[in-house]
Amino acid sequence: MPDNQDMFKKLLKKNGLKVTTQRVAILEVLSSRPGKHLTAEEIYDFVKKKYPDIGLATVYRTIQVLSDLNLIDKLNLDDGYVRYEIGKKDNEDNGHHHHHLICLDCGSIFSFQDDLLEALEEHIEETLGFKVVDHEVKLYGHCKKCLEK
Amino acid sequence: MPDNQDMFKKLLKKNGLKVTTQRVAILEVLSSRPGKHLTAEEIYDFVKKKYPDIGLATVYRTIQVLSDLNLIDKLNLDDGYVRYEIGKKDNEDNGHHHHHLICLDCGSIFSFQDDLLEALEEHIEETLGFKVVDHEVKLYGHCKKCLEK
DNA sequence: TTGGGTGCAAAGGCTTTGCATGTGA
DNA sequence: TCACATGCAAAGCCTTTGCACCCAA
Repeated sequence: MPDNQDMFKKLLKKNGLKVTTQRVAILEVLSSRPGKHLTAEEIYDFVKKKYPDIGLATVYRTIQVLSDLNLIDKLNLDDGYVRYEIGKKDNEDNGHHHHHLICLDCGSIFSFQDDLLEALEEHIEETLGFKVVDHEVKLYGHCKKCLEK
Repeated sequence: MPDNQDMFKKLLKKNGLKVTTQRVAILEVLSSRPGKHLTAEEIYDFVKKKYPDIGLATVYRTIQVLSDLNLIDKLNLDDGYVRYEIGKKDNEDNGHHHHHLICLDCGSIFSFQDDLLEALEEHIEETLGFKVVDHEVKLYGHCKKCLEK
């Protein structure tokens, strides 16, 4: 999709990064698999199909930079891999991320948005004087499919 | 504290584990520092003061087992270390863990309990058919002390 | 031109594992 | 007795880093 390519190029420039084939390719891979939570290795494999010369180190360096700029979201499931997905709102960062449902049976990951935590965060600020600016919520359980089996 | 020692011995037996000096020592270290979130290396260093012959591998194996049995809680702050703390209710496991406040400035960790998520979990179960059995909540922000500076 | 970006390989650093020995039940 | 637990060292494994080369601006 050339439209996406243009968007990514602008996104990179806007954040003071040089536009390189590798960076655009990585963003394309992530954006073509929304909510897929890919590991660095998986991103590497996908990018290599179109751009065989890319190195794994470049993938690591790129997702590092993109993550620091909040252009992509990090997800750690404690399975030894850090996963990444493209932010729902791309460059627009409200400081709050969406939450994840993780199936303990099949490993599927579902994302959802909920503002229920805002009340909790206000409560914490009032009682403890702790100013919450970001949160990470993971809910573990059994997904519909696995429950039906 | 001999009382704690006895308690830990019973706890280990109850869970089908052999009672060893190393395991009791590790539980003692964790229980004497509640809410401290120690890394394996830190646990190792503390235990070595009283029991110099212990090996780091034993610490790793022990916290693994204790964590699997929900006798201790795992906390991952994405800083390269996995941390452990003794469960507030020891062997009594209701499947839900407490939450953490993490200060982005000084790195302090505060724990708190809140049942606000239950409404959210019910909502998810009704709308998505996903049965939540556990959750992990991390709130990032600025603690009172750092705000005052 | 030139400083940031990339590829490759080596190094890092936390954690796990193999194996012989030790020990709790 | 004997299956489980431990210590030590080596191996694993994901990720980072050094360095020379390359290329977008």
